Amino acid sequence: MARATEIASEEGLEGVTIGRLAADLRMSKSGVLGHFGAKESLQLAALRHALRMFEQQVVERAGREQPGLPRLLALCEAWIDFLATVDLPGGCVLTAASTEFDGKPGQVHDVVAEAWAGWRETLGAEVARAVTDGDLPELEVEQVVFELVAIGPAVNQALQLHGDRDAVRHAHRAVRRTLGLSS
Amino acid sequence: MARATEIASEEGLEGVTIGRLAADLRMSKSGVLGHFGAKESLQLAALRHALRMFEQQVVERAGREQPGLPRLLALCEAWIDFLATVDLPGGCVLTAASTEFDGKPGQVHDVVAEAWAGWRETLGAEVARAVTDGDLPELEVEQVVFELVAIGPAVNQALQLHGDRDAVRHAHRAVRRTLGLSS
DNA sequence: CCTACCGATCGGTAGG
DNA sequence: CCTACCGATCGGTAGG
Repeated sequence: MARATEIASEEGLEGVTIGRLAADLRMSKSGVLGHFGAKESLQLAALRHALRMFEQQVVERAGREQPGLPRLLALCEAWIDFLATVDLPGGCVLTAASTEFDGKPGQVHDVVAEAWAGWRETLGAEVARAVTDGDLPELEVEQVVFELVAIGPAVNQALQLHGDRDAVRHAHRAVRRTLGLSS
Repeated sequence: MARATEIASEEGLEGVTIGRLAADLRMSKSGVLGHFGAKESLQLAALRHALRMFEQQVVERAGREQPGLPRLLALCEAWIDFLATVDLPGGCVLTAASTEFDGKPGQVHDVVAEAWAGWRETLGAEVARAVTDGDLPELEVEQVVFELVAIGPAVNQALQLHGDRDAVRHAHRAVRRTLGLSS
């Protein structure tokens, strides 16, 4: 399971093949197939494993903060730290899966799209709450969510493609600039 | 050539296989291989074709504007329009190739990384010029470039994964907000 | 969990 | 540009 998610991180979810995983685990192909039934189920399991890592390290951690601005900042900061320190050799599986599966119909596509839509809703709810609380000025929630969601793929690209560690600092500052807070 | 780039757009550059392209073009596999020599050359050709589309529709178009703020805005706006209207079935090849090849060494990886580094430099030069001209306040160029570069993948994701056309408007407004201009 | 096997497809070569 | 072919790997099945 963990191994399947590692392969997905390095090679993409399409690289999680039955034979490849079997060889890595020193099992037979039918041994692997017996657990998952078909390749798509195997890809879904690897994707859901990556999603659980994200939920635990980002959403649950930030959930300890007060709703509104404190939780919004905690979500964004935990997300950036997750992307920067994720224990996977090829970076965040969800970011890569977005472009890998955006044009491929199926259950994997649907889970990826729902995960990103859920993240947008999570952020949007805290933005709206922060406005209600008076901690953020009146603003268009969808606009702010668009700008916040953009930061993750950007820091992932800078780290994975360019090895640019400065991007982590730029990402944290981008969050505060987007929200109109003093950095 | 154009067909190879279409396949890359829908399935990723790894989906541009010799047999697949041969079938689409009603040629034999060896006919295709005769033109390119090896699969990596074929992928490079498809990638360079996509790069030329980007250069023509974004960089050359914006190059008609005055250096500095006018050209910077034209670059960002042409880029968003390119992502929103690109004549490829699965969206921008360069955005997808970034996550597909960030962990796969080789010539394709290097061309992708150079293309994105070049785009950062192009934007950075115009930001610096706009500051010199007094059209933008003193700011950290790298920070602004990070935030501007983030907008492309974000609008690509919103369009390709969610079919969210509102993202085009959000992206244009994000450019102006990032630069501190009245929207 | 295994061996043995299926048809399809992969990148690529030989020879023309 | 073609046919014919190579070994490797793909997802998956049969049978145990």
